Amino acid sequence: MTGHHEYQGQALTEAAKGALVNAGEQWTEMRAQIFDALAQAGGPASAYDVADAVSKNRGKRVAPNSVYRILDLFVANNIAKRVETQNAYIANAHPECVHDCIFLICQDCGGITHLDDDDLANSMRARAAGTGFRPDNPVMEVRGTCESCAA
Amino acid sequence: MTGHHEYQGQALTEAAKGALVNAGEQWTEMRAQIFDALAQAGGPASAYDVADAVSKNRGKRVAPNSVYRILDLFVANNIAKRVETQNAYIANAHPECVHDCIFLICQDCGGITHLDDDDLANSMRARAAGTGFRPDNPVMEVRGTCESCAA
DNA sequence: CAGTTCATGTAACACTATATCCTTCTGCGT
DNA sequence: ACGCAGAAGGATATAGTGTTACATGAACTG
Repeated sequence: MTGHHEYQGQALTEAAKGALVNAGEQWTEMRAQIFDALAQAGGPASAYDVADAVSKNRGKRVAPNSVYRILDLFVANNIAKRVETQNAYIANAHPECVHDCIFLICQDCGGITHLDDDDLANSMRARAAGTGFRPDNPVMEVRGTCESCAA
Repeated sequence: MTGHHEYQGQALTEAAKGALVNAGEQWTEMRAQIFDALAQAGGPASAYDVADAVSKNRGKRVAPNSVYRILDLFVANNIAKRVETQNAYIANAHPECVHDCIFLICQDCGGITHLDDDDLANSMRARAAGTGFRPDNPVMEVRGTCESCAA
């Protein structure tokens, strides 16, 4: 399992920074703050949640579009993921591995579990490709109830 | 393949009406107009697209919330589907069969292909259930390029 | 130091969705 | 007929999400 490690806290920030720098992007103060806000949310956060958090932290308002720009950059570089059905973002705990990931979204508590299942993802891609479609970005998100909420 | 037929045109409207009435819901003029607008769009349409179309057809403005109400009802009764990643709706061509459906979304032309693959859907549900999660509504949508646009 | 490029700021706008309260219509029982 | 209850839809406001266009600033490069 070389290369697949789940980071947290400071190590996560470092991993994210490494990934961005490695891709030839800059790790600016603004980007660091946005990533931290996302990581500290500990769950899905909307762009506006992040904007509010960062605005408060630095005492100066950040405009939504700045946040969107940076979140898009994060997603493009795999240090964050977008949860499509929730209009939300989460920090990616293992930026080194590229997966079509699966999100389990609890409709009770709002919590999100992140799975990677390449078999399933590949089946999905194959099924699409079988119809002549060229798959690019499979979105696999399951709404339901998490174990603790189901009790 | 009893019960699985793809309707179109007037037959589709009739099938939708049948399904709603069968579920104890009313088939009102407003609902008919909204369904027709959706069916005639021939592809994914946002609630606001539908609102505009219906507003124009009858010369009186329909408010968004009315459209949302009715589209939600349609989705609940399986005569329309919501494409989560596009904030859009499409008429369901075979309202009798209930599937966790898969959408192939062309990022070029905006067209959507609708697949039903119960094996894949069940794998997805099973994979989620295996972690203790209680799956309710799997969302499976693949962004990419359709055959004609890929050429 | 001018020219270029990239990051961020500012402001306005467009799109998506929901909340609240109200009116109308319809069916139903007496 | 009357009055009631419930469902459908209308009116208005507001919340939440996302984008566009343009300006500024900071850093690198010749």
